[in-house]
Amino acid sequence: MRFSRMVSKTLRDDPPDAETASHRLMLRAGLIHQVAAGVYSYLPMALRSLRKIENIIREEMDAAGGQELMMPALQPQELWDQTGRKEAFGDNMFSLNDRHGRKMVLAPTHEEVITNLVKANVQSYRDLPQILYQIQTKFRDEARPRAGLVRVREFDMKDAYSFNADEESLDESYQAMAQAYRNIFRRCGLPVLMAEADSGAIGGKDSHEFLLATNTGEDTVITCASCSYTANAEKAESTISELPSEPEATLEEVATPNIKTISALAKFLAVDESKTLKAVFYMSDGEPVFVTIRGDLDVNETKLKNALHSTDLRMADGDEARAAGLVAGSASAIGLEGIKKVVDSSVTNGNNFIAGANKPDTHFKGANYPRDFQADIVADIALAQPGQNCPRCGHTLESTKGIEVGHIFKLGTFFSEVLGADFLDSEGQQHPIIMGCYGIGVGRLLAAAVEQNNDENGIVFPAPVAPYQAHMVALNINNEEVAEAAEKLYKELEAAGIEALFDDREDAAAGVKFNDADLIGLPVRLVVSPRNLKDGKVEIKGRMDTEAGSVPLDGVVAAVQERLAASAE
RNA sequence: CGGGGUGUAGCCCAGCGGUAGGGCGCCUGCUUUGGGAGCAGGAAGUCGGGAGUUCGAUUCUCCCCACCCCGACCA
Repeated sequence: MRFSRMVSKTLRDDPPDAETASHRLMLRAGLIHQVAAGVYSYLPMALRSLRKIENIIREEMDAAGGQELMMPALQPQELWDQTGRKEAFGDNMFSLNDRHGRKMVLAPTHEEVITNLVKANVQSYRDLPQILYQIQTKFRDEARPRAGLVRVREFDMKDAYSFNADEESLDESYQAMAQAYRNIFRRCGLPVLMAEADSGAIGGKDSHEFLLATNTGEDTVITCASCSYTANAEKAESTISELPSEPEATLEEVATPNIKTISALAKFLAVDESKTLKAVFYMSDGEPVFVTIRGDLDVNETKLKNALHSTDLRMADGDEARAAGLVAGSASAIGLEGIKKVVDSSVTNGNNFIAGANKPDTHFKGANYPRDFQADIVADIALAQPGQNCPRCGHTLESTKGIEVGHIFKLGTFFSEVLGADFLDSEGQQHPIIMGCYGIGVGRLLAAAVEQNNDENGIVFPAPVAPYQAHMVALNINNEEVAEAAEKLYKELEAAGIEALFDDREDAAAGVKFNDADLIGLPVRLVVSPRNLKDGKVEIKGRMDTEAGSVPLDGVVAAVQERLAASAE
């Protein structure tokens, strides 16, 4: 490609609204152009990278036994009503009407369609297992798009679905996909964490997220440096400090004037926060729920949601709390009737807690579970925090931010049961097909690759996803000798199958060309200039090299190939 | 959805109750060519939209819209 013919322009100034490196650099290098919040055009260079990533994904999916197909983004809403997921996705789903007034949606994912497709094509255990995938545009009306291609509303996504006759087979498909994912991310230059994840309301047993650790990420991962335990914040477990067991004291009131928070309470009574009980009030599918957790811990709403089998969970507001007769700042489960009570298992660790007395400016001391209050549900609903201990090995946990680039789930039989996708086993028995699903955000993966690979001068593309392999800069191209040598070299590169970007601009100063080369960040830079040409040479420099080397004109192609081969390892 | 912020030329921004400016980019010519060159000339704007106040609004007031950031949300 000739630079002079490229439609995209590089920007001299940093876009002021772009906070993350990938967003800033992709705009500056002319890779993407924003159309609306969370909606972007991919300019030619970005599309080339995207296609490369897609092809890496295809190769690994095919190698793992996947078959590619493509399903429509436009779907009847009816299909989503059958599984109840129109409701579940809520405002995150784009909806529209067709000319007949039929309700349609833009698909955020494709379980409904693929399950029906498989239902029509698979009847026997002999047809299983199947792994089907597509690379399609997905639509999610995100509440807050952010960080360029990291969180968008229209996006290129690879989604795969497995269909199996039994759990063992599902596990094989799941493991094959997990391995394919590791291969894909490695080939794209991304060191990823594979974290245990919450499988969601519909999911079955296992779920894992693949994340690029970066502090601009929006997900939180809990890791253990000692063993391999890695889990996202919604799923992570931890062991908490054991409190010494004391003889149970009597429950008695203590005046706590104007004490509303756990920290104020602990300070006022000169006890550790772990000796207090925190009360948190939620609305779960319209029903009030009273949660008790040890004062030094926080509620993990995902765990709570799972414990309650709730589809819509949120914190209650002040009016709802008052309506349920709760005294904010002094609430506890003691003596509380007519409301569902959830107790975190931390409350069974320790005793003689300080708890609210359900009247203003008053608390109890000597509160004990289950002597003084009971629970409808006792479960681990605590948020794992760095500094707590690993549930596997006891080592101190750490926390890191990350961008989620892939997610795999064992779905189980939810979709096959609702949509009637059954098969007959060898004994003629009918069973719902067991499913898994496996997603990769392709555009987000590109953004993550840029986020991971850049320096102060620009992008440092990993060769397998770079839009071109070589950036050939011709300096003083008005010089006939340079023009001739550069044209010849450009043709040689193309003939050798090396994708080259040829900066043939006549009017751009050397500095401009070098800066653009650094900004775009192709793996190998070649400089054809009068100075080098005098010795019959061309300058060659890897994007991260501090010093440039030089090669004879007739050895350039081989030298580029050598460098690319080396960087591919 | 709550909080904060920003909308002025392709990009980055300044400005102001009297009808809009700088830098970059762009066009023409000359000069220049190893890290964002120089000179001369030039084109380019519904000042986000609407209403109001005013003799006069890009500027003040109100409403709306868009975008960004934080939070909530993110099977």
